[in-house]
Amino acid sequence: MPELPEVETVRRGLQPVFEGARIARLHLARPDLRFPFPERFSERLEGRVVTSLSRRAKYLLAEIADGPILAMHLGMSGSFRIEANGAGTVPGSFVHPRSEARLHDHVRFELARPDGSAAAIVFNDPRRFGYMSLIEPGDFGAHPHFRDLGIEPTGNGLSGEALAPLFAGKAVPLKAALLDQRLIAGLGNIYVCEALWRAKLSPRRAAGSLVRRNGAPTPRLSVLADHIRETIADAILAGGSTLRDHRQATGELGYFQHSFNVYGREGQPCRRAECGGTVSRIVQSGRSTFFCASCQR
DNA sequence: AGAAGGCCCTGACCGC
DNA sequence: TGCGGTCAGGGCCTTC
Repeated sequence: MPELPEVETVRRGLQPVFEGARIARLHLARPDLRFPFPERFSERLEGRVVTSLSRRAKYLLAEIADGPILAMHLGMSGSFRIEANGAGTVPGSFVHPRSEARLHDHVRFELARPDGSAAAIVFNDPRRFGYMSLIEPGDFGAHPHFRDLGIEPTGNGLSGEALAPLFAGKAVPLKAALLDQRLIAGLGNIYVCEALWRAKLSPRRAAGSLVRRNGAPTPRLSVLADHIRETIADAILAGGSTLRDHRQATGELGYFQHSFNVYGREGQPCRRAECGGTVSRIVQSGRSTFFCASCQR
């Protein structure tokens, strides 16, 4: 599921269950996901209280009172589900009843909530591209996963002025530049394709072509920045995209996939009324790019 | 230094 | 129905 809007949607689903809860018990079904779990992972978290659940790029960050930050990445196929006994004990209308472990359940957080109720948060990840790590708060900025991350594509930080120095002189295709987490953090394949379509920009164009020789952003770069922010904001409002049968932590489905203009639409007509072009699929740095060669220049 | 490609892993889907 | 090939939302590591 996991580009920024999906991770943000997961965060919003988990936040009311995680925040304020004590991790009564933490069960690992295996010693590793993509990477081994940190040393004494369960021991360092059990008995501690989660004070907040935030997000940076595609990472979920659980802050632990007097403890480390728990960083969680969903990889390609990671998902969380919330289990609770009894209706009304946990917010969210699609909370699962307690059940037997399912295939590919790897981590189970047993939580004691402030109101005295119990709940569990289960991490399931068939492909095991996800991972979890523990970071001491003072080390966060220097941590390899976070120190090189670029601009968050939410809020006003993403602008033509901010992108110009990052794109200046770069011959890499726009598609690759937008996927580079060191420049903009949180975009993935789907939303890059969608934002480029909205901005009428070709994914093959050199990133540096949107920067003036004096280093100033061209108008088109500013338009692109606007469209990236809007695409991400629209997707978050829609609860992210649900491909195949992925669901939010609360069990609800995202529905931004119904708003795709190019992603997965190879061979179909361009959605821009006046265009008349056809969506094509090419491969860039090993991944599919969907775009309309007629109106994206 | 920066960029391209391989690779980690499972599951779904397609064509034969 | 079964089998092999292909592809998938990410990002680290190696190679060039």
